[in-house]
Amino acid sequence: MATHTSNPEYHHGNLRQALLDAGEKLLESVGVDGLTLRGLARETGVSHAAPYRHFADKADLLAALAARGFDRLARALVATAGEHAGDPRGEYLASCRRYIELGRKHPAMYRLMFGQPQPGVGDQPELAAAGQAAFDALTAAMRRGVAAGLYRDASIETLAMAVWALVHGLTELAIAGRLGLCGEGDAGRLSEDACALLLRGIGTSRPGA
Amino acid sequence: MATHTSNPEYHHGNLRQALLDAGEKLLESVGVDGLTLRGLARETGVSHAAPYRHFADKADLLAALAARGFDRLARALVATAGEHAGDPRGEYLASCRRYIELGRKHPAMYRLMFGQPQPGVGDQPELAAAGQAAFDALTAAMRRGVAAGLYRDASIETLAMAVWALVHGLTELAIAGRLGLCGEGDAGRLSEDACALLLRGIGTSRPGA
DNA sequence: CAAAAAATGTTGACAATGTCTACTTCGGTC
DNA sequence: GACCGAAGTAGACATTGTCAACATTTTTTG
Repeated sequence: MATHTSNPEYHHGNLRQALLDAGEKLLESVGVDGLTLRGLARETGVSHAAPYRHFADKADLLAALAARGFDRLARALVATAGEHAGDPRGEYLASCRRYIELGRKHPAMYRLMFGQPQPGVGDQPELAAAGQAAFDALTAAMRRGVAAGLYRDASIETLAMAVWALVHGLTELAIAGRLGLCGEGDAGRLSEDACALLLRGIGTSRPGA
Repeated sequence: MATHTSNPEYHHGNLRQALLDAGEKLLESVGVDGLTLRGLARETGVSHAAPYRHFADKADLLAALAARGFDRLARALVATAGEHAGDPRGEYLASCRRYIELGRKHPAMYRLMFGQPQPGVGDQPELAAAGQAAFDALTAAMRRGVAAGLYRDASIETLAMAVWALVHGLTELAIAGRLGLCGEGDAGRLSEDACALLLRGIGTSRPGA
């Protein structure tokens, strides 16, 4: 009833974005398990059912968050490529570093991104597109490397997947805290070395490293 | 009260194991999110609070499940090593294949294993031990390979982590359904090729492949 | 061998959460 | 100025993790 009459803030204006913003924040502070729809609503100052006007259910909101994550990842890769134009080897190493850093800085988000159930048919077009964009940035980089003679002339898909898998694995292991299992492990250095080893495997044999 | 007097099945006998067994089954059928303590109790035919006599809380039970997973993984690696004694290259390829297969066959379990919060000080000694055993199996394999001249003489930790990261990444991507992003992708073949590429990177350059 | 104690299971409660339905209020259109 | 859909609210419900109190079984021990 007259809980509040003519409240100028009855309608939030842009609740959807606000929820996603708060979601990212909560993600990092309390993890995926601590991320609750009601908590999100509280954080945003709306009632507990308000999110349902913008998201079908919790999974839908999580998918939207994951899409944001992929978007950031794709942007970071494209930016890195721009910073190393004409230097595919430098681009490779910088991209690997940046990818892993991004994952380690936002572990909950990173896990969320790859924990999403594969978007079905018409489900989550945003998420599918963002994920595809990130993958496209990677394949484009590989294509440039092949053109420049840095990588051996293998299937682009194979090259891209090998790189992605290694970097993804390093990121996940780092997040899981398993990169330091080996006595004294500087996780950063281990990652660099592993990436260099793979480069040796996928590269043309010329530049003896 | 006299709900039941002198019930021969009042005490289950080995509820802990039964809960873990049911847990593994439920994991595969309904996923981690669908795995509920109460559901587990129902499945096992005990009351909803019975599990608390054997596990401190849900996280504790999940950790015990994860420990089982690592145990299986370690066993599989050791077995594979035994089947390829004296053939480090064959062992490498077979181990990679087996690792990935195991993860793909039990995706929820695999995710659970690496989703565990890093065991703190005295927490979850079982889990820590099982995880360490799996990693030890891997480093032992790498050590054999170095001794046999298959791998270049680099730090064992670096070699092991590179391999583990690649295989882990391939497994995770396969589980996430992202190994098929490339038009027509036989995920199995992609994995094999990626492992071969890394082998080329970590190997001594002699056997031109 | 009986009695005390420890282990194991049960019932009942509580707060929190995801989600649904019905109601209210706001912003804009005939 | 009345109307309509979008956006937000309140209230309810089933499910879940977890705790406390009680019951029963097994084990230890005097």
